Amino acid sequence: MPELPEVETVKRGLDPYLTGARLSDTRIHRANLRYAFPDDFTKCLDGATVLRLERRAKYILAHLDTQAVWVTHLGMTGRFQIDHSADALGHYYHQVTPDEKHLHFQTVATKPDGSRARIDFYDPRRFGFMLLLTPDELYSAKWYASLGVEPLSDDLDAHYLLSKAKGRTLNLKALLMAQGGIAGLGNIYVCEALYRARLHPDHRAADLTAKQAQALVEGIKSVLSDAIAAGGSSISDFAATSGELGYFQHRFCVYDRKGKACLREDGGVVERKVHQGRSSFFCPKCQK
DNA sequence: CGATGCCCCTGAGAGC
DNA sequence: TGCTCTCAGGGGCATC
Repeated sequence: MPELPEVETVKRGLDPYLTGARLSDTRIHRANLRYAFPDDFTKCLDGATVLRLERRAKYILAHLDTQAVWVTHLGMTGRFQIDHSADALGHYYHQVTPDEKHLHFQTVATKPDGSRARIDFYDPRRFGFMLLLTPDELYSAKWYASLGVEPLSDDLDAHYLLSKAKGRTLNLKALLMAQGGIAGLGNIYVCEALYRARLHPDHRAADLTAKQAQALVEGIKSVLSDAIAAGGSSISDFAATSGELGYFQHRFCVYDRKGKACLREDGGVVERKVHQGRSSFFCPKCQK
């Protein structure tokens, strides 16, 4: 679920509770998500203060005052839930009940003014993960160093996109899904950006013209900005840290609209096709 | 090296 | 109602 707009929404939801807060009472309820939790994970978080929260691609980075970075990836179904009720604060140590079998991580964040919040992390499919690295380890890690540009920054422009597309035999769907080119796009927003740019997912990257590249850059930036403004897309289980749902899913033009009329009213009907095992949706009439 | 297919995991929804 | 099948926002790894 979580692509850049959803991760950004989560990061913004965490920010008022985590930035400047001291962590304590950290607990993990199973040894691993996608990967094993780091050794001494809870011990390293407890007592640390969060200096700064940052989103990079689909990762949330919490820079701690202990020369460590707490990295979280939400995978497909990872979800942070903030509980700042007095009741929650009295129950850090409650036994995880069967209906909470996907509650894997908890911590308590205390701000300098004494206000506290418990932060819970749920992840049914367990494709998410948490890491604890020094800044050096993070910045030199291959997976991190190979991330492409942030799509909402000025680093993404038509010139950059053309440089990534030049000579490549893959199609635009695969090009935009690859995190090493543009980081943070996922299945939904790639489909929507291609629609906005009137480009077909099977369009060969190498055939992209300067004009098309410019349209695609604008499509990417606009769809991501619009989605962030809407609080992300809540398809099945995405929710903000407050439990609030995003509403960008109501603005999808093609995603999950197979068989429905193209919103451009050009007589086209949205089709679904599988690329690399993921569904693509597009209007064959206006996307070329 | 580039491109593609498969796999990790659980749950929801469709169809019978 | 209850079973079985398909599919889901991500990304890493094996293979050609």
